[in-house]
Amino acid sequence: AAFAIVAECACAHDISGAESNIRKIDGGSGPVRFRLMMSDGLHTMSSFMLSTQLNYLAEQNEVAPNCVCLVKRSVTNVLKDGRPVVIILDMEVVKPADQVGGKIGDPTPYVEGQSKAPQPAAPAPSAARPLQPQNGALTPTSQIRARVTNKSAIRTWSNSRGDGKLFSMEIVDESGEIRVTGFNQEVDKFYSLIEQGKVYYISKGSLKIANKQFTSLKNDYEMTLNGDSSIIPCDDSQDVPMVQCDFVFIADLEARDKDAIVDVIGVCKSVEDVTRITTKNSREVSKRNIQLMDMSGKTIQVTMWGKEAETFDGTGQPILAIKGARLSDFGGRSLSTLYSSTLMINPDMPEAYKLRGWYDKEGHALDGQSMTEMRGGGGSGPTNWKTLADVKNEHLGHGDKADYFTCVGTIVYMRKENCLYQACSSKDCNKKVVDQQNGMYRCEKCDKEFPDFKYRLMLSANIADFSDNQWVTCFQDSAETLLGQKADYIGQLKDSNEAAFDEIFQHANFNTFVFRNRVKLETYNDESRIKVTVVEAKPVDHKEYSKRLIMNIRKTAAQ
DNA sequence: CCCCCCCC
Repeated sequence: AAFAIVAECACAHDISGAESNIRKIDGGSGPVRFRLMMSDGLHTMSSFMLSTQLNYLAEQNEVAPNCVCLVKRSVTNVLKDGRPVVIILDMEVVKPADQVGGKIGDPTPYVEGQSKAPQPAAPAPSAARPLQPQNGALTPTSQIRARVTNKSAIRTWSNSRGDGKLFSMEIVDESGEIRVTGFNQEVDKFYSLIEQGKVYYISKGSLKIANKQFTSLKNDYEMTLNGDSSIIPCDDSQDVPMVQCDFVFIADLEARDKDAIVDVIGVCKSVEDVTRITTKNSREVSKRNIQLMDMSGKTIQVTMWGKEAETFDGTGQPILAIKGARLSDFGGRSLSTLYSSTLMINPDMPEAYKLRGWYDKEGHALDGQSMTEMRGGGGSGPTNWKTLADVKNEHLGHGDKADYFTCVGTIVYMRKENCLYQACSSKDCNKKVVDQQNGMYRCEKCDKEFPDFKYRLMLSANIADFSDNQWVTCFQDSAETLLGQKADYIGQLKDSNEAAFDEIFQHANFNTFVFRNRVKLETYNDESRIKVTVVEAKPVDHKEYSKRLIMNIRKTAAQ
């Protein structure tokens, strides 16, 4: 039943000792579990277990012998042999052990039906319901009262071991979640009864070890329905939780294994149109890609299939939570939904509200760095933000092909010498021309002489950030951005007004820009040096820049 | 006892 017990952990001392009242139980492949002996001053009972999320209480010695605890939420299971086990879901230590002068009273082991006096503790009226039916007697059967959060279609199989049909569902109560599968007769018996979202009493299933390869559910076991199983609808069900998700930050998917089954939540930043594709087995299926973004500032491509792809509506950039998506290494990292995935649009959960608030306030202004790198066309890929120290420490540009990075840098010096050259005046040719000293200028590329030329910029600049500095080369457009003037005009001044020409450089120095750069190791006469060419220079968007810094701080703080 | 889950 539901408990509100003010109990002390009686006698004994160490956590590992066999005789102690707090006993560590090896969970095998699962987590460690702690068993407690509790006393209410009259009786002791040793059938209490801490639910694993409360393990820290024992591990950090907050729960120690003789401390006084308030058990706020619990569920009771009855083992096959009839012994009850009380799983403590929420508990508060109201008086630490060192403030209690030893054991309280002279409690004796509790035997059912032999209560020696009224219990001093009052039952909590609002506490969680037990796993037994309301007002039902304690019977020696295990019964789960749980909500069905996902129900599969009926599927048939045929292999060397036989054939048949099956369905599976995911159920959740406040102690956890488990997958339940029904085969053949159980499909006929239960399938139509089960409605996703509803609560049922389920009893007498068989348990087997879950294969984690196929599920993201937090349970080491799975249940199979058998001939003895019963499933009965439960009407009073508000207190049973809806779904359990263990969301992974999109940024953290980088570190997860390929094919991992994960729960994610994000803003549906953009949606592609639905397409029809033909699979290897020449089946036709609908497919739709979306980009999902979360507060890590990263986006990832999610592919959904079939009906879900056809009906998905991304208008208004909804929050999408997916329980049990499969991580793929396509494009680096991407996600795909499975038949077993649960898709929730604008779900009623705190993470969703937090994301909505964040996105509407600041996230919407971010492009987001994608975990899914699209090869070939379609943009220049994600922004590869680096500090200038990163560029050196990470040996950017040392590979076979050039690397690209983006930095925020401040100009600390620009070489006036040779920043302009005389270029071929024909359209789309920027080749340097040779002054024939007769009023004509020769272009080798066009193999022609022209009576005029145009000035082009090739500017060497030294840029710095907090970490380091770096010589970079800017051509026409980026050099004009840095200098704040057109090449033609700068060229004119150079010939006519040296003071004004100098003034441009003075004025442009110490300005800060966002630089997108190409970096490559180049070798001249056996001497290698890193050459950084500015592909694009643009003014700092301070709002966007600040948001990125805040996000980096957040990320660093979370590590 | 299934565990298929697609395509670039």
